[in-house]
Amino acid sequence: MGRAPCCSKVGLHRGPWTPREDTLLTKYIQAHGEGHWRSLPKKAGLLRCGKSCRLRWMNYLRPDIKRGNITPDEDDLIIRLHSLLGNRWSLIAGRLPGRTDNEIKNYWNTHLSKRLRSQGTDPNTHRKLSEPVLVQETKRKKNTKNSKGNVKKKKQQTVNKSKTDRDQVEQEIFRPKVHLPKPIRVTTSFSKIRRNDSFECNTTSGTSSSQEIREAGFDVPWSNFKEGVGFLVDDDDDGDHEHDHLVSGSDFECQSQVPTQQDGTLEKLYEEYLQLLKTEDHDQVELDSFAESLFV
DNA sequence: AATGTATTCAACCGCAGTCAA
DNA sequence: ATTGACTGCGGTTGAATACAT
Repeated sequence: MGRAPCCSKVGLHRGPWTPREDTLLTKYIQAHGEGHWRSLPKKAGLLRCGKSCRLRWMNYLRPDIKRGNITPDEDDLIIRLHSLLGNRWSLIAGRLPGRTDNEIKNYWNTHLSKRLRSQGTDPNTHRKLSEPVLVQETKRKKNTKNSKGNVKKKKQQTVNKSKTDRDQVEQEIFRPKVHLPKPIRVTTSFSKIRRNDSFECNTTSGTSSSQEIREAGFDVPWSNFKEGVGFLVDDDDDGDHEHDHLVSGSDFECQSQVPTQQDGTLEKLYEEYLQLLKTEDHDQVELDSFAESLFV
């Protein structure tokens, strides 16, 4: 297993993407779709390795990406999911429409873990620390100016420029915008749930793992496993959530490709999980052990 | 104003799972 | 069963910037 880096990197561009590269990549994917990352750069006229292209697309150029302004609700959800799933960022991202694993990982490392610590919670175990660690979440936060405001402006300008073209093309396609999970590979393996598992519900594709989980019985209900959480639908497609509303996973055509129950055991597990959540002051240990039981 | 330190986050790296030959 | 290619993931890095002194 494992392999050498995906390309020799000889003569390939690295570092920040230019608007021109973004445009090339976006247009190519609009025309030909995602996938075949290894051969994509050559075909798209990019001097990048496939990995870099994929990352750029997944984390930045996809039309359904939301950037910044993580809401308190999202905060809360990230923390809850992290307490259950640990550093399975892609899995967590799968529950936050429009958010990428990279963004959530960064956000966790730079904001949430500090905040939890300052509140006396161990960000790794989500258990109370003996004494709260007095850590300022961020010194710069008190400044109303965006901490990286200037940077962001600069970068945002770049991004927006390239995004404008995309938006014109995509708007028609993605309105009303339903933040479906990112496209992922489908496999037929039923074997086990791995680190990159995702609960996302996808009408056209799914990771092996999300599929596995659906196959394992979490088809629709799991998508709502946090009370009040479902898919965010951005009615006005304005990037914020002023008019967004939550849609129950059952409102979508979330299809398992195989019967969702194998023996009903997992359905019981799910019920058990719901009960744990409903309990006002459920024991974190119970939740932990429950989550662990899903991944063994 | 200059310098040092802290913070943020896009991008990279290496590993691992899956598939197909 | 083996092997190489492809893809996706989490951890890490480093440039850019903000903040503090």
